Amino acid sequence: MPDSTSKTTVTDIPSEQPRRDERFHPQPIEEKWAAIWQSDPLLYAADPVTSARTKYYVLEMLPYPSGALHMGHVRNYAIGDALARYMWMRGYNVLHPMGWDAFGLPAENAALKNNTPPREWTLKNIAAMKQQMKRLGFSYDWSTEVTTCLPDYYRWNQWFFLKMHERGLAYRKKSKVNWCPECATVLANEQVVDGCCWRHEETKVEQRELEQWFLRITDYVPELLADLDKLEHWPERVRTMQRNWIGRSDGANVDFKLEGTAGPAGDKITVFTTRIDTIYGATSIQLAPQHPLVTDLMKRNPALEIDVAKLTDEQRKAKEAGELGAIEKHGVKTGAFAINPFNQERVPIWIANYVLMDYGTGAIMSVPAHDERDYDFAKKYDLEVRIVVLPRRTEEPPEAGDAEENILPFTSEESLLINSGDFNGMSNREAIAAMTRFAEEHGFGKATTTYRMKDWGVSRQRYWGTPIPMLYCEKCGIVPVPEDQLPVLLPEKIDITQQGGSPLANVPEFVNATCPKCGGKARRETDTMDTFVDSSWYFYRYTSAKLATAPFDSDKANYWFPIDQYIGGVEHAILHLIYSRFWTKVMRDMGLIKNSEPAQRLFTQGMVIKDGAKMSKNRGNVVSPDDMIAKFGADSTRMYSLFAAPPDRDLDWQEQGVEGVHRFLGRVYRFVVKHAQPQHPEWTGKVPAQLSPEARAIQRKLHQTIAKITHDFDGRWHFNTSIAAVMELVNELYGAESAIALGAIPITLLADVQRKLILLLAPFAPYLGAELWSVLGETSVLLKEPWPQFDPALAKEDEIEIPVQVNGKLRSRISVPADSSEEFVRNAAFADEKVKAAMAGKEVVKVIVVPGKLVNIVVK
RNA sequence: GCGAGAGUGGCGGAAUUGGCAGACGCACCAGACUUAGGAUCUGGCGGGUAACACCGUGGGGGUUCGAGUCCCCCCUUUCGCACCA
Repeated sequence: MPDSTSKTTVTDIPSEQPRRDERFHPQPIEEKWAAIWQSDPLLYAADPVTSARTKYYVLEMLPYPSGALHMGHVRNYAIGDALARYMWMRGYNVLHPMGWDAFGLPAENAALKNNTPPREWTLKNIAAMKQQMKRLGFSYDWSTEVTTCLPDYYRWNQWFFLKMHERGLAYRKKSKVNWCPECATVLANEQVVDGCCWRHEETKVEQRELEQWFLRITDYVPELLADLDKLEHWPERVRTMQRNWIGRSDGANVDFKLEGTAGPAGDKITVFTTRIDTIYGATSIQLAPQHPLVTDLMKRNPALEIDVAKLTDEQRKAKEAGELGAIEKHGVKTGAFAINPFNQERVPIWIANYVLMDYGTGAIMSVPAHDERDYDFAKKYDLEVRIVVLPRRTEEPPEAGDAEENILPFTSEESLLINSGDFNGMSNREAIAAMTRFAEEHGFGKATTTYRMKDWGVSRQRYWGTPIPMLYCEKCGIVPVPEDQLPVLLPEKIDITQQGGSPLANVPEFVNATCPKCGGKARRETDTMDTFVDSSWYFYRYTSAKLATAPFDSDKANYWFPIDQYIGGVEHAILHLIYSRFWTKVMRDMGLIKNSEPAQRLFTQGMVIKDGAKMSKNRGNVVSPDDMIAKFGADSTRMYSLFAAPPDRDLDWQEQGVEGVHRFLGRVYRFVVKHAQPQHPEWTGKVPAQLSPEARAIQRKLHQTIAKITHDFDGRWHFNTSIAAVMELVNELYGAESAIALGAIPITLLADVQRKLILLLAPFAPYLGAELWSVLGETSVLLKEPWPQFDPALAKEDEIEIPVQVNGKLRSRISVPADSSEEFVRNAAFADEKVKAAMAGKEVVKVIVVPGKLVNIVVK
């Protein structure tokens, strides 16, 4: 241990001060136990899959090795660790692993800054953070540690990539991509936030045209969406975010024939609409500026070119600014027409900057009367607004000349079609079904589902990532690296540059290769994989971390999966959690696993904030875990992060709060040190059935506390109230000091309550638990001790206080035996002097007796 | 604009099904122990009153014997989504 973490030690206290109380110094205690625990590498190892115990896989999201843990990590891991320890004590076979999401850009940036190779920098950070985790006492099985930047891990990324390529799930295409000039690389759509890079919130993302590798996540979109409904133990918030991200939209594609001669782009325009029922109100067609037909139209009408360039430019700028939603709508009339297949009407074709090529078909029918955007556009360019749907408030068609702005039903559920030929009189819903059927029958349309989600672009023009195992042969074209040549190793010696393009392209030894098909010259793919590939399946690797012949052993994975409890930040609600669901489904289809979803339960903890704001270096409100450990110890730091707020809410870090927890642990420590008498002949004896009232009170509180905490673990996870309950128990014990001094508490009970108190505390404060367990004369490993059972009979109150209300207002409290009859409680209430006074001279109308809760007397 | 949370003492937060509002902790106040206290122990601590009464869970209505909790309307706030056709 570094000296900096032990500001105070036992030896600081001069021994010639005998009057001084036994003080609580966590540092030496924690360091002692940390050393003991580290000497036993199997302490937290799970049983083999043949175990007779029920499996429980508890997992916290693995960190990026930035160099130091922050409080968010501590909170995340404190929750997982408490759960893991509890499940161990409940007798489960617990898998509780940890690893490192170790590829990524910061390593390259650090390399530029400090002239340290990314690998060295990363491994150094991992070592430092692992040390912090050990100091915090987290119960990880380090024998299953996974580090994604090491070849024994990333070779399986490559293997999966090849398998996906075989299955047609990995493909290469030229496309518009999001480019972060700061990162000098491509970003996935999921990594663009408000038009800016997720890593550089100030940097606008540019659009570039590049050849990229994609994973066909869209093949799995219907299942990814449908299975969200089965994830009932995931937060609704996360499921909603994923639903929005997937963005399912049910509608129809409808073909509008082009008037005149067809060009290379065909003789029709296919539009996607969710409101086919409004098609009789379509008064124009709007094309995205990039629509293939636009080229044909420009040939016919070269004057368009300037306008189209302008529209394209406006759209690109708006997209880069993240303000696509606020774009000033512009369009240009092409002079061409298309035919509405429902009524054979000639409809003018426009090109508009608010129509996007990458959604639907890149062409829409514009219905100004029933779509706000179309309406704005129509007003601007003076296009016809034709009402075809009315709210169903009357069977009558609208009078000609009705003020259109007032009655425009942009969306209306209970509605009536008008001006729509044979479909007049139908409701909205009926019309959508009938008109889609009509279009299908006549061959000009089809029911279609469109998704907002796109395929996952995984190419990155960076060095510190998994090399994509592909070759480009002059003769054979794209050739996958044969499986037996994996891993494609990342070269160690490399100049990192911030220039555009892949750094690997500058390493001839890497780039130049032989084609495995023809033996001729080939060039290696120099892009690396998005680091989200690494984290998409890492939790499977934990089940067989050292396996050299496969990504994991399917039998082991099938034993451990799905993860019983996954815990992490809500910031991963979309990226990581959707990619890893996709990966799981692909692996299932490959026959590697049986589960379709990675995690049974997901818990997203709240953020740790300080002074009402997120901790950040800029704000200067960062609290370092190391400082907290040095001041108050790991137990107090961890326990405070569980005590200060329910785990799903944001937590405002207050150092005085940590001090309070530290004070509490000191109280526990002093009590046990004072009252432990393991050498006493009756120490391990049975608690007598008959107890004095004082002893009975302690016993009752103990069993109530066990019940409360067990209940919290099995249910709501409100550890703040669990810890409060332990505090109450300890307060009760301090309150009994004089009774103990008088010998009114049997030594057997005193032993029992202390043992169970330590067991209850163990998931939250493992160091103090271990220390006091040995103070009590126990030699077993606390973690493997059974969780205390509560006896409802012992937890029951003998006498209870019942509030008595008169007309709903509290007037008195009566004390009655806990099992009193309703009659008895009622009579006791009426006999109470204060109640009598409140009722004086009034007539009793009604008496409500809630057994064990309260009495309410209604008088008049 | 749409969707999901949240709003309770000076502060963090309790109140699992409608049943004593404020558990537990922090801060503060007082006392004890002490050469000393920033240690420890004990007590107090929503407003109000001499004490009662009374008033108090963002605001306004409602249901109920009884509402922080259920229903309706509104305000504030956090987060997510947002020309997605």
